[in-house]
Amino acid sequence: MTESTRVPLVGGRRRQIVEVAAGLFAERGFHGVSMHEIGEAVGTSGPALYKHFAGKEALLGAMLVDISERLLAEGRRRAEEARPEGPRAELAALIRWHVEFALTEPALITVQFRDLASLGVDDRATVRRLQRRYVEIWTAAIQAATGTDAAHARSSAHAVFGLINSTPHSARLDTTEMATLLERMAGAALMG
Amino acid sequence: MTESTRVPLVGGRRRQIVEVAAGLFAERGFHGVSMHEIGEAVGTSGPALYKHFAGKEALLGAMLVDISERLLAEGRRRAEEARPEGPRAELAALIRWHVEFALTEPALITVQFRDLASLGVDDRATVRRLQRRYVEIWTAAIQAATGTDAAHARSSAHAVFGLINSTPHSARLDTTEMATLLERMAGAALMG
DNA sequence: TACAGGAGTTAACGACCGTTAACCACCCCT
DNA sequence: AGGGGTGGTTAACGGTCGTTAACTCCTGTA
Repeated sequence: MTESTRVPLVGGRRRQIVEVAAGLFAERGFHGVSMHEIGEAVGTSGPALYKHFAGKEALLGAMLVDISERLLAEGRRRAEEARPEGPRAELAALIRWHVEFALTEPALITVQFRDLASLGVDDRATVRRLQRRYVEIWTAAIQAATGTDAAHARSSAHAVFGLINSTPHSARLDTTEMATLLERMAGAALMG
Repeated sequence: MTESTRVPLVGGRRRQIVEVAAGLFAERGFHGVSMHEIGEAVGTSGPALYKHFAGKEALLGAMLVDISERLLAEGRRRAEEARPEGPRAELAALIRWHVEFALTEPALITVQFRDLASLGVDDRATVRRLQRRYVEIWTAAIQAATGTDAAHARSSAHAVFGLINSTPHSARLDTTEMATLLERMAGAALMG
């Protein structure tokens, strides 16, 4: 059909499959999308996906583990980078990072906190562990910046995630305006 | 088996089915729960549900339309009741109502903004319309209380919904403490 | 040039799901 | 006493899904 013989497919087929599947999962949920549809959406068909992933659950697993690792690694990096400027600056850096991520990858954000329950037990444990560590970075930063106890700080962190992650469901402003709005609201919610 | 002949089943079978199904949908998603499982969870089995609902989609439809109507009706009522005390009081009343609802019915909140896409076209249109009206009440209150334009007010409303609706995913404090925390954060996010 | 192996194909399978059919028990009303 | 409506049962159906099998094709390398 297409004469596009051997286009290098930057980042590899695996990555392309994950990205396309993330979009579909975000729209209709893990159980609402079939392997056939995912295959079709990347230009192959159904069973070809098994050359790259052990199964549907493994595909979701690769996707969610990758998100969690990226969130954690970059969150930690930016928090440490801002730490010398004080606790408020550290918290602001975390907020900026999470807003940036949510606006850049709305599909991934959606899938992560919606289809976690569809994961196999091993991947679920891994994702949970990574998420917990990410939350702990936030919790520590909130405690340092506001002086509240750990339990309240942790709940505040979850609430702010909900605020920022609402982006995909929201009739959107322009991206940079949305970023400004979310950063201001998140900051006020935590410090106000 | 049980000798419980003809227990009145307060509120009717329909209501019980909807409540139980909401819990299951919240845990595993609409497509992740079978009619057989829902039937089993209410003490009957699979096909019996068709005596009460036309189908699985109709069950979800009844559930989401009911939530949307309750949110809208009570939200409107409380906003109007608080209006004489000024715009800030009106907004505070809306926040209190939404927090109360989210803490009382976490399963319904979860399903509503996760499985909307699984609805049939008619029910989806109905739910969308009700949600839009609820958002408009918030938007107007935010505009009156803060002076921002409609687009920003609307996005702020969605963000605050995300904040408050994060409750089910959050390692929970005591309910009344959680309510206080969420109300304070929501207020600060909008006014700060 | 031979060939190993990666990446794709179609066909087929067993399981499960939503739904319908056919039947039955009980309660309420006349 | 009779009978219809209501809410339940089990059996069975068509369809779809995830997955496997068996094969072909292309390409990079010895």
